[in-house]
Amino acid sequence: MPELPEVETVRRGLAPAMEGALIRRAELRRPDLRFPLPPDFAERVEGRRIVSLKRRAKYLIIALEDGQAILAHLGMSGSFRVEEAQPAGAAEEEGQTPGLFYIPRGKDARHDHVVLHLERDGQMAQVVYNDPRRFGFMDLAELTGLDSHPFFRTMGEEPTGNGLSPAYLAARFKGKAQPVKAALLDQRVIAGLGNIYVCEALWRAGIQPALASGQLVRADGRPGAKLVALNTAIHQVIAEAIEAGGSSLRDHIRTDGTLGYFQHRFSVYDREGQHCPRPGCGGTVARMVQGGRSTFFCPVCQR
DNA sequence: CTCCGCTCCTGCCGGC
DNA sequence: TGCCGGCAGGAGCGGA
Repeated sequence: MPELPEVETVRRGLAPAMEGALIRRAELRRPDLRFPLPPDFAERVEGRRIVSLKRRAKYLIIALEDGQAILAHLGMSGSFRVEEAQPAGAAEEEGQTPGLFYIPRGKDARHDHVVLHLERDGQMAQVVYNDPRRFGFMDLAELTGLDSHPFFRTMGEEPTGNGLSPAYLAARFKGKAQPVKAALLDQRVIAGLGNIYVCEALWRAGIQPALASGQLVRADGRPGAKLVALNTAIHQVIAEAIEAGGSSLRDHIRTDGTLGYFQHRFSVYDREGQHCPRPGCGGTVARMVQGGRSTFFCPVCQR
């Protein structure tokens, strides 16, 4: 599910429950997710205190006091939820588990793969990782030198920082025949974009997704006007999505009463057949397949 | 090196 | 109602 704004929303939701807490026990209910978990995962985290929660691209980084970090990627269907210990009789009134994300109890419990039992100020809580498709993965690594970890070594610029600029994109796109849609999904170029926000950014910039990315660069190597617009669109759509608390699709629903509202603001994603929302355009949102994945776009104003 | 297609896994939805 | 094919937010891999 999650792209960068969703992972950032998860980070902000988990931080109050996790920062400063002691990991009493780590429960691995299976030895692997997408990849094998470190065999000594539990013994390496048990008894350690969580210092802070960070994020890099779509990775959640749980920093421990001993300099290690739990690295977690949610894949397509991963989610975390917090279950606070309740006084006897106080819980389960609504059949709903207090926590960041609501997953019907019983239905998906078999996909609860990792449980961190936390203690802080004498209060116990569980942080549960659930992932039906098991495309997510976790690892343990030293926080120092994390940039050279295989997950991060080749990673490109964050779409939230100044590193992502028209000049950067021009340098990366120059001479490339790859469609701009595919180039934007490449985490080595921009780290954190996924299918939704790539579609949205291309629509905002008025760029045809199948256009060769090199076509957005001028012969002298400088960014063309469309590439400048694309850079702005990426920054803006990601900032707005983070501000809105990400998008909640399907069963990925937050239980603090708020949904991630950004999906109500999609202009083209999952809107095939609907009117293009650009004023005066009059086009109809279309869907095509690129690299085996859906691209939603307006054939009239994206060219 | 680039680029494409395939693959992992489960759940859901729409069509017949 | 039930079955079946298609599709889903990601990304690593092999091969051309």
